[in-house]
Amino acid sequence: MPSCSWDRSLAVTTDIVIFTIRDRRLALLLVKRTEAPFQGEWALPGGFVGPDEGLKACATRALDEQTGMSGVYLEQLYTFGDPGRDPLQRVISIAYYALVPSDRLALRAPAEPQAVGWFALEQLPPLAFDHCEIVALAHHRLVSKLTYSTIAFQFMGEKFTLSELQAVHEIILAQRVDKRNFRKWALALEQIEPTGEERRDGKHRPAQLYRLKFPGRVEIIR
Amino acid sequence: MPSCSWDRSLAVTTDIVIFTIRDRRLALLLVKRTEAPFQGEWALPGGFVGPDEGLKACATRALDEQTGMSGVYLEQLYTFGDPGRDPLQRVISIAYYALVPSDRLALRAPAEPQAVGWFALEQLPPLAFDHCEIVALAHHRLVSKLTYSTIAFQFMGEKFTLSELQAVHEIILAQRVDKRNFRKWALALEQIEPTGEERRDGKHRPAQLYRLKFPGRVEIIR
DNA sequence: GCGATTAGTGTATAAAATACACTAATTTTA
DNA sequence: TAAAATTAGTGTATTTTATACACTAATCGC
Repeated sequence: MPSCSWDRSLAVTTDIVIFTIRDRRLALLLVKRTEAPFQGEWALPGGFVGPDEGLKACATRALDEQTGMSGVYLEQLYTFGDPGRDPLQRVISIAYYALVPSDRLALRAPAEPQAVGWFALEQLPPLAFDHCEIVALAHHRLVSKLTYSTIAFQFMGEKFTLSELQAVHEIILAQRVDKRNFRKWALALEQIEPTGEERRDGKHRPAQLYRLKFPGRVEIIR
Repeated sequence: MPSCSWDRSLAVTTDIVIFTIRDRRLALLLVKRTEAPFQGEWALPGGFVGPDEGLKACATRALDEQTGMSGVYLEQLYTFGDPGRDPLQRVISIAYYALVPSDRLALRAPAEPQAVGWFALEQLPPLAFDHCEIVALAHHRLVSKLTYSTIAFQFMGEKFTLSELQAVHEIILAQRVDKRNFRKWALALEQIEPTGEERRDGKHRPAQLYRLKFPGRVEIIR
């Protein structure tokens, strides 16, 4: 079955589930579609894969063009290609997910002006295409990776406290964790180190700041 | 960047890493290419995704057409799409991996006659395209899943002994495991049950035969 | 200086994983 | 037909890992 049996309407795209922690909730970024199909509805950012463009490069470019973010953690998730997932043409989409530190949520005005916004995962609007399924899979992957990798560290800014790191875990797992056990676990990984500085905010004891020893690196643990 | 910027040479394919246990080794199935590029070289089986064909359906069809096998465990692995991975056209390939029970290795004469054969993973010939990378990733995924799922059960025939199941684990992990601990682990999963029959072979005590309670089902454990 | 608030620390218990050696049943051979 | 050879089958003790749990420390605002 050679490729020439295709008419011109085959397309390959990437879709990106961009997670962050916002207002103590797991949130993701959506864009409002400006074209058919699903015009005016919310969808995952993404774009068509260019003729000489790698898949991850396409996701990186879409991320930059539509949100102004770059240098964030980005990993391939799954490929969706059911015929009929786009009513107008056959689209095969390689889904990625990205994790954005809380200190980099500022959205640059996008190249193609369009509505862009952060939504709490628990309060998403209806999504175009099969994007709801993609989000569900990405969420599942994230929760699962939390328990056997250092992926959550990618949500942290350059400097962070152990309490902040713990809060990120609690938000993603949607359950409280024991403070002493968490700190034991986090420090035993040998992936973070104290900066020597402290963070003071509020009327309480200041907290030691930590940084990643290997920014951008995600270790498989256990 | 709309899809019409593509010329006709975009293609989407699936490639399948078909694992089995053969001669007490982890082995996989390769086909000899009959067309350019890489004509005459060994490659993973696979095929072009049809205009109205789902991705998994494409992999299933390729598996059937090129090897005569059907009904085996099949899971999406990763999508490879570097420009230049095929020298003649832009090809984006969704890789799958399949696990074949040892009692189903008979290869039907393929629809399009071509050389097909099983190769020990440790003694693969040079492979076409980036298939070596695909195999490496599939192998990594398999080893990794072994420790947190019941995936190895998919290598077993309809009836099997605990020693045979243990051997499969030892072959994939490339290390011996303790017999008593392994049996404790395997039985505690509650995924297998005795058939009541015994297997006699050789001059030794016969072994209890077991079967899967839920054939085709892979449980995440731990 | 006292109240409020969050940061920071250790130990005891429970659960899980690991290490380890003999008896049982069968076939072959002497 | 008894002994040798071979693989099947079984339990317990030890180590490691995970969990549960409560108080002191430092700062800010009043």
